[in-house]
Order: sequence, then C-alpha cells, then structure tokens
Amino acid sequence: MKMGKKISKCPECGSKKLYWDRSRGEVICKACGFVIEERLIDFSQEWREFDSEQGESRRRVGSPLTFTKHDKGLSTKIGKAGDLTKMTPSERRMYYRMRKWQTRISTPIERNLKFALAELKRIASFLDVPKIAEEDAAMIYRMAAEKGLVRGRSMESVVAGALYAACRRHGVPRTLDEISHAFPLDKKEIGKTYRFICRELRIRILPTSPQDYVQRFASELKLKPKTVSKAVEIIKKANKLEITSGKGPMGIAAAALYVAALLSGEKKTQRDVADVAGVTEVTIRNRYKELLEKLKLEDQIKKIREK
DNA sequence: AAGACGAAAGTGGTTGA
DNA sequence: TCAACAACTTTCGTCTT
Repeated sequence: MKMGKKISKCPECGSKKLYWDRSRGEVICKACGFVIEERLIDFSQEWREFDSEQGESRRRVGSPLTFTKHDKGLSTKIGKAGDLTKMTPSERRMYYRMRKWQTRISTPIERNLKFALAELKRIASFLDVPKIAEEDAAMIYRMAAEKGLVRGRSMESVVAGALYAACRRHGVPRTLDEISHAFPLDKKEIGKTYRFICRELRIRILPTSPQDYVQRFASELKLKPKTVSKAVEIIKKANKLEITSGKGPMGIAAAALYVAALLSGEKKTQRDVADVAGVTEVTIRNRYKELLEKLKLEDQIKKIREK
C-alpha cells in the first residue's frame, strides 16, 4: 500500500506531539487538537506471496497475539461430536479424555477472565476507547486476577478500574463519570478499585493533564480548531504560573475552553461546558476567575463584552 | 427568562499526628 | 484512628442581559 509522506509535525502549530487514535483512524496533534489526517489504514507490514514457498514462510498465521482474549488469542479447541462416528473405540476414548482435560485445565481464573474480557470489550467499544488502551486494560485485569485481587470485589468494578487506569496511561482519559455510566456502577466504587489495583500492582500513573481532556470536550461542544488551540494555549500559560497544580484537571480544561470560546466569539454558556466536562458551573467560575486574574485577560474579555 | 455570579453548607478523600 | 484541610458540589438568592 502506498503511504503519503510521513508526518512528524503538526502543520497547525508545529508541535511534534502527535497522537494516533487508532479507533478513529485519525492523527491528532496533542498540543492544539488539530486533526492532521483522517481515515488512516493500518500501517503494519503486509507481505505479498509470490509462490507457495514464500507463502509458507511469510504468511502471518492466525490472528495476532492479544490480551483481550482470555487465552491471548491462542485457543485450540479439541474437536467434538460429528467425527466421532469415524473413530475406532480406542481413539474415541482418547478424545473423550482430551476433552475432559481441556475443560479441567481452564482454571477458575481463566473462566473468570473469559467473562471479564467480554465485558471489557463491550464497554471499550461503547466508550470508543482506542485499541491499545483496551489491550492494556485487559493486561491489567489479567494481572489483577492472577494476584487474586478480584476476590471480594465485583468483577465489573475491577474491569472498570483497569479500563480507567489504562485510558489514563495512554493519555486518552475517560472521566469516571463516563465509565460509571457504561457500567451499572457508581463513581465511588470505580475510583476505589482503581486506586486499589494501582497500589497492588505498583502501577504508576501520572495525574492527568487538562490538555488530555480539551480535545474531547471541545469536539463535543463543536468548537472550532482555532478555539481549541487557544484553550490549550491558556492551559500552558496557566501551567507555567502554577495555578493548575492540585486542581481538578477537568475543571481547568472546562474553564480554559469557556474562556477560549468567549475570546473567539463562539460563546458557550457555563452550563454547556459544565455538562460535557462533568463539573459544575461553580467550579468553572472559580477556575475562570483565577485564569482571568493570573493571565491578565480581563481587558480582552471586556472588549468582547462591549461589542 | 436565561445566564452569570457568589455565599454558605455539605461531601469524600488525603494527610499528619 | 481521628481531626484538619483543600477541592469540589449542591443549593439558593441576587444581579445582568
């Protein structure tokens, strides 16, 4: 397949931090949210076969290894019924024995994984989680299951916790709210198990940055790219002035978007922004006030108001 | 009438003794 | 284990457009 020239820089802002969202097939600039290319196809290698010998050696046999199947995609099933009639009695006895062992070999953990991963798959596609993060979530769940951390907790909550952790690790955070809506679970529960698995599995997760959320919130609000980059700009400045530490990243992202929208004449109400960001208007107001003060934006806002 | 603003009281989680 | 604490929420009244 023919590839276009390789992109390494964002044409909009020049940043090199690009993020390939596989689930959407888009390359997005992490700094300003600019969508650089859409409808990308899998770049991974594909061989062509010229004769049968090459076919043997090059063909990628079976599906790739994956953590999202309970046996990592390597399932081999021992055949049953149908062909039994053609067997000699001794062969038949052997097959029965093998089948018996196969079912025995699947430990309680394996069986549990099967259900959990099915659930994970369902939720991940519902929430549009990129494949990499889904894989990671599956791996985390597997590790948790093997350590016996699921005991005493509902399977769903551990799946949710793993998914939440994986999303954060990959810089594509979903809010606790979103995840809790996809499961019949409440936020508290998920947060709790999330922290628990992180502690037990020694998973280090950096606090999320508001920038990670800006992109998603903005697209839900249908804001123009220019406004989005303005919001990112604002967050960067706020970071420098150290008014972002200790504050909820979602609140900051929301406030930055609100300000950016005001400044570029795409006015959104606090209510609108608050809803998609999952925070209250009050929080936006508080952050907004800080932003105006510290970034000296009052004059600009006033000008807009007068128009 | 809707949106923005702010005060007051409440919530859940972290921290430090 | 408990209390202090910061961030955030909920609620509600007031002001502005």
